[in-house]
Amino acid sequence: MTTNEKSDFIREIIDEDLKTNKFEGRVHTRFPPEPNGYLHIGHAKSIRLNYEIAKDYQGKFNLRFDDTNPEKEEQEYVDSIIEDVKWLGGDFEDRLFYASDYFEQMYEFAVALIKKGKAYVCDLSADEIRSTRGTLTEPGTESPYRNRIVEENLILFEQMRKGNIPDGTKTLRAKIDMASPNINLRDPIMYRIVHEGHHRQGDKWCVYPTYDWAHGIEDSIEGITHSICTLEFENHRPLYDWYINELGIYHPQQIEFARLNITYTMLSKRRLLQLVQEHHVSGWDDPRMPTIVGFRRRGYTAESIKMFCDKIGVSKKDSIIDVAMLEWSIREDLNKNAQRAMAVLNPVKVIITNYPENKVEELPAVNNPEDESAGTRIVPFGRELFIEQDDFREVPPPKYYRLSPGTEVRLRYAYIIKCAKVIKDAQGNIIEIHCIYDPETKSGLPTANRKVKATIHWVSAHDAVNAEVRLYDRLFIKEDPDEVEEGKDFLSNLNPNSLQVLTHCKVEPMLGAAAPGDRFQFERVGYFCTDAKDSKPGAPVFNRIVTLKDTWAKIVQQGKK
RNA sequence: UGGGGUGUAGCCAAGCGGUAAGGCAGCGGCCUUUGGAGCCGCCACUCCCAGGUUCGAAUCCUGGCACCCCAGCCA
Repeated sequence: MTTNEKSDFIREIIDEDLKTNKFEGRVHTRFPPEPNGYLHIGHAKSIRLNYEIAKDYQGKFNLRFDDTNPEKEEQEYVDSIIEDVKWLGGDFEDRLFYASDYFEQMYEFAVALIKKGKAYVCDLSADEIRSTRGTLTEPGTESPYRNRIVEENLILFEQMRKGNIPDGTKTLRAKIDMASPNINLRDPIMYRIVHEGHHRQGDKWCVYPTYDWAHGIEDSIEGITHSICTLEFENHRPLYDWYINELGIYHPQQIEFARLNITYTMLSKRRLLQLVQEHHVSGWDDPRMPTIVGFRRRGYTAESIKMFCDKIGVSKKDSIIDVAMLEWSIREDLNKNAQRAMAVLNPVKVIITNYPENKVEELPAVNNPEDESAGTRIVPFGRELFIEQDDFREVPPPKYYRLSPGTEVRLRYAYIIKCAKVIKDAQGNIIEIHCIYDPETKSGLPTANRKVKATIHWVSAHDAVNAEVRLYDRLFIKEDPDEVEEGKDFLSNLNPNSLQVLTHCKVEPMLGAAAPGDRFQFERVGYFCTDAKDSKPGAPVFNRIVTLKDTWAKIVQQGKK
C-alpha cells in the first residue's frame, strides 16, 4: 500500500464490494441533511467523507434533503445548507434531491406493503403505543388493530391521506414482531398524520413518512450504493433492510461511523438552536458557533476544515477530538497563505526622542515569509509610534525579552531602540515611553545585524488606522459542555469571556482598506479576518480566528504553577 | 436485566499471526529581524483484563470488565 492511499473501514467495505461486484462496480454516496438547522462541523465530517469516497472511486455524490417532518423544517435552512455544502467542496453537480419529491412513490410502496399484509392502520394513541411497546427487557403487546383486513387498511390509509382524520389518532404501522429484542422492529410507525404546510409540498400532504420508512426508499430510488450514517442508526439497519427486502427494491448498504465530537464544543443541533433562540450568541453565524457559517465568518478557510476532516480519520469508536487539532488546521493553512500585517491591539505611545520631528520613512515589509511571491509592501515610520502594552514592562519578569527601561529591542522592519524614560500620569499609568534609536541599525543596512533579544511590532502614530478587534475564545469552559452539576444545564458552562471587544486598536494603513473576509496574520499576535457584516472601509472590524502559538504565554503559565 | 456497538499513548489513528506507522498535544535542543514558521530529538518492552492455541498473538479461541446507543407519531 502506498503511503498516500487512504484506508479506513468504510473503504475496506467498498473495496470488497468492488471485488465481488456487489454494485456492478459503482460507488454512489449521498449527504442527507434534514433542513431543520444550520450545518455544523460534524456535518462537515460527513460531507467530506461521502464526497471524498465518491471522488476517489470515480463515483457520484448526491445532496438530498431528508425533508419528511414539516414541523421543524424551513426553506432558510435549505438555502444555507446548499451554500455550506458547496463551500466545503461537496460537489453534487446536478444531483440535488428532496425526499419530499418521493412522497407519491413512498405512498404507493406503503399501499403495496398493506396489500402484502405487512402493514396496518393502527388507532392507538401515542401514549397507548408507548405503553404497548414493552421495555428493553420485556416484549411489547400486539395492537388490537394489528389484524385488520387488507381492504379496511387500504380504505383507512386513503382517508388518512385525504386529510379527514385528525392528527395523532391513526398511524400506519409495519407488521413485524412485537417481541423483537430490537425495539425498532416492534411494529414501527411508517406514517403519521400531520396537518402542517410543508416548505416544498405546501398542503398537498397530511400524512408524512417516518425516517426509517423513508430513508431506505430514498437511497434505493437514487441508486445509492453505500448509505453512510452515524452510529446511532446501527440499531435501525435491520429495519432499513426489512423495508427494502419486503418491497423487493434495489438494496443499498448502510454503513455507520462515529459522529464527531470536539472538546469545549457543542455539536447538538437542538442546543445550537437554543443558543441562537435565547440570544446567547448573535446568530447561527456568530463567530463562536461551530456552525459552518460561524467558522466562515470567524475566518476559517474551507481548506483548513477539509484538512481537519482528513486528519481526524473515521472509525466506529466514540471519540472526542482535541480542539487543538482544529486550531492546528487553520494555523497550518494561514501560516502558508495569510498576508502579514502589523496591528497594535492595546496601544501605548512610544516617542523616539532623537528621531527628527517631521520625518517619515517608508519601509519595506515582507508580506509573507513563507511565500516569496507575495512580495513586499510599504509601512510608514515616524517619531511617534504605538506599541503593544504587553511589549513593555517597567519591571521585567525573568526571561522577559521585550522592552523595559534600559533594554533594547528591534522594531520590526525598522530600527533598534532603547528605552530611556517612562512618562506616567497622575494615577501612575504609563502614557508615553521615551526611546532613542540607533540609525545604524535600520533594517537592510549592513550595520543592522546587531543581535537583540526581541523584535516587536509597531504602528506609526501619524498614519495608524483605528480599528475594532474582536477576540474570540472558546464558547464553553468545560471540555464536555454537558458535564454539569445537578439541576444545571449546559448553559452554565458558557464561557463569560468568549468575546472581548477592543475598540481602540491601531493598525497599519494597508489594513484600513481590507475587504470583507480578508485574512491576515497580525504579526506576533494571531490570525484575523475582516468581519463580513460589520467592517467598513476606513473603520475596519477584525475577528480573531486563532492566536499564534505563544511560547511566552507558556513560560508565564509555567511560572504560575 | 434484552438487543446492537466499541476498547491500541493525554487526544485521534494505522495495524488484518512474524515482534506497535503517522498526526495533534507535550518535553528537550538548533535556528530565527514574528517568543511565529522551520529543523532535529524524546514521548506504548506493550495493545481493557484473565486464561488458552501457536515456534511466535494487538491480531485467533474462551471467559470477564468498562464505555456508548435503543423504549419519538424526531432524524
